[in-house]
This record gives sequence, structure tokens and C-alpha cells, in this order.
Amino acid sequence: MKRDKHISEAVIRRLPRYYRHLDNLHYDGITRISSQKLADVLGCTASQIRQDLSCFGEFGQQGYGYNVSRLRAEIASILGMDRGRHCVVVGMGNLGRALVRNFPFSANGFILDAGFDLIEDQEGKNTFGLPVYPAEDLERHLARLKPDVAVLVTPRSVASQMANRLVTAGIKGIWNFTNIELNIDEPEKVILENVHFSDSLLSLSYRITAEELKK
Amino acid sequence: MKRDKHISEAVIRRLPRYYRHLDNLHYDGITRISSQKLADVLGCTASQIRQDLSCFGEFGQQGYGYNVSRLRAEIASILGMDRGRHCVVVGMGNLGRALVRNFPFSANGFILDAGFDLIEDQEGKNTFGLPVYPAEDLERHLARLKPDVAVLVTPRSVASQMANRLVTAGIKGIWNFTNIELNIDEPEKVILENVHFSDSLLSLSYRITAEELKK
DNA sequence: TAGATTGTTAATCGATTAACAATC
DNA sequence: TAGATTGTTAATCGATTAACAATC
Repeated sequence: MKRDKHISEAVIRRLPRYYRHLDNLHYDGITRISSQKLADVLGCTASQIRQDLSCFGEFGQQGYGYNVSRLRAEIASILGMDRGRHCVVVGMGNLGRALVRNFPFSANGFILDAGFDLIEDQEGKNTFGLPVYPAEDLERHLARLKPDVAVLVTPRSVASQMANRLVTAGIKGIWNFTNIELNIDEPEKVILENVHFSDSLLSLSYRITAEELKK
Repeated sequence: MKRDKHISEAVIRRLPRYYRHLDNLHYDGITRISSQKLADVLGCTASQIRQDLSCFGEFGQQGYGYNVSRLRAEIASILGMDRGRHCVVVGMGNLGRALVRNFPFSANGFILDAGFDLIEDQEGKNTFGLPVYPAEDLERHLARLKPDVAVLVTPRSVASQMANRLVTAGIKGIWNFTNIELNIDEPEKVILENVHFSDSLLSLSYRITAEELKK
């Protein structure tokens, strides 16, 4: 897989979507697809798909198109889904529990090993089959589990502080659900992915308003 | 507020972030800020901020900059946060309940009126103070409540079907958390905002992988 | 072989940044 | 007034789309 030239953020954001649709096609038993047909499904141009994929290699065949199963696997590999990454959930409130119970970590290539929370009487207890440890023992367990990613779902008041403990403990990425801009002491040491629910809802709010004003 | 020319998606996605930071500055008691200082906070260029804002009007003053409180209010208005929009939550599973309990709807200009779920023994019951109605009575209650937005947090198996009922009932926007591409019969009748957790995690996965390969 | 479709180069389009006159 | 900073126009940069030779 070539990975020499710079890959733009726009391309990176489209890859998971390609994967998702290819996964659907795969489970629908479709074995072959052209860039044009895939573009129809996705609502983009065939050019864009071919251009995007060409950043990483040659996965198609002239006159034939792409093998769905292969392209799906190639994109999974590009996204690092085959690396058996480990993760932990920090904060076992409503959202933390919702993710533990409902989010398909393994289907996205992640192994969820543990949860952390302040509530001490949960020591050793399980939540939906997941061991939950007290937050004060975070460093001890991280040293043992060596997770790649922490899912940050704490109250916002402790989010930045907790994020910094995670970075110091060597976490590689933080999946941040706290809806604040984390204040990281050594930002170069970690990769942040922010899920800002508010930003998402407000963009919907804008578009509804713009639609109404248009009339 | 001028709204004549086309506003790009990129600008729309940045506005909530501007709002969020201005809100922080406002509550920190800061009354005045220049585009350059705001750009430093946001990690973008002053040009971009001024260019973005100029799509909607003139909110600053030469030699002074922007009044934080006023600019915050202007962006809130652009985003439609002052329109008292109503919404309902469809699906009271883990994620639905997490949003009801923890997401600050009112701080984002939304009034949450009701939840819907299949579980009938919740009829008339409250969840965190929210009335929850059986899904079979959806149309009846929507006709009464006339919400603008539905927060879609059902199991994926019923998501598209439920989305179409919502559209038929006249909903203007769907905030979709089901991690599937909704199949809407009349797509022009509704505005979709998708929160695809998987896409978000996979982009993090990509960046961690790319970082490792760089070394 | 003929038709289809890729990967890539070139052309277009749009978004970001820089520059600066206007002016508080 | 002098310094600061806007809103906007022009220049640059990057991303998307179109076109097409290569080839399965």
C-alpha cells in the first residue's frame, strides 16, 4: 500500500463511508461493482472514488470494475481495522453505558477491554460483561492493558484533566464525546477525534432555518 | 441578515464551532475580541473568520474588533437557535435516554417535548421528566406537538421505516444516530443530519495507523 | 475482438489566504 | 490624530471533475 503522498482530510473522511457501503453490498451478496455504480449509491462522482482510491493503490481492473469483497478488505486495511486495536471507555454514565452496550466496537476493528468510573462500589463488577475499574486506578490498568484508544465520556468538568492523564499514560488516540475542546498539555502526543453533538445539531438547525427562509 | 448568496457546507460546519468558542469567551467575561485573537483560539486564520462572517453581514468594527456578546448572539440567530424549535426523541433505549438526560437541548435552542418507544407499559410514564408515548401513537402526538426535529435513536432494523413515518407526519429535520444511511421515500421533504459514530472512530483509527506507519 | 472501465493527467471549480483601502 | 482592525477584492492553493490512453 503506497502511503507516500499527503492524504487530505476530505479523503480520510470519505473512506469510512466507502467502507460502510461496500460492507452493505458485500452482505447483500454483490460481488462486483464499477466506480460509476458505487458513485450512484453514494451520491458522488465516479472520478472522485477513483481519485480517492488511487491515493492508496490500484484495486480495480479495467473493463471489470472492483471486486466488492476485496475492495472492502483493502479499505478496512487502509483504515487500520485489521490491527486488533484495543480501547477502554472512560466514564460509565448514560452515554458510556450506551456505547458499551450498543456500539459495535469489534465490527470496527476494536477490542473493548475495560471501563473506568469514579463509583467505587463497582470495583470488579461488570457492566454488560465489561470489567469496570475505579478511575483512581486508571494508570495501573492502562499499563497492563496498553489500549490504543480511550473513549472519553466523562462529565465535562473532569474531561481535560482525564484526557491529560490518558496522554501521560501513553494513549494514542482519544475519541472525545464530551462536547468541549480538550485542553491537552502535549497535543503532539495524541490524536483527537471529537464528536461534537452540539455542532451537529446546530448545523441541522441552520439548514432547517435556511430552508424556511428560502420560501 | 443577508442570506442571498450560496453558503458553502464548509462555512456552515464552522459556525457552530465559532459559536461554541464565543460562548466560552462570553462566560469567561471577555467582552471584545479581534478576528486574529479568535483565530488563535480556534487554530484557523483571521481571514477565514472574517470571510465566513461576511456571508451573513457586518458584525465588527474597524480598529475595535467584535463585541463577543453581540457576535455570539448574531451567530446564534444565524444558526436558528432563537427560533424556539421543538423536538422529540424516537427510541428510548440506552442512547435515547443518555441524550434525554445529558444533552443540553435548551442551550442549543431546542425544546424537547416527548419521547417514543415500543414499550407500552411506559404509556404516560416519564423518563427523566419527559413524557414517553408508544410508537404506535406517533402520528397522533406529532400532529399535536408539531415538532421541527426528530432525534432518531431506534434500532437500525426499524430506522428507515420510522424515518419515513416521521417525514410523512411533517417533520422538518432528522438527527440520525442509527449509523445507517436512511432510505427516505421523499428525500426532498426532510433535512438529514447523520451522526455516524463508526465513521468517526474509523477516521481516528486511520490517523493512528498513518502516524505509526510514518515512523 | 469489442465493450467496459480503470488509473491518471489535465482542466475546472471552489475555498482559503493575503493584501489593503476604508474607517473606527 | 495614530494605531488597530474590519470587510472585501484579488491571488493562491487545493480539491473535484472531465477526459482519455491503457488494458482487461
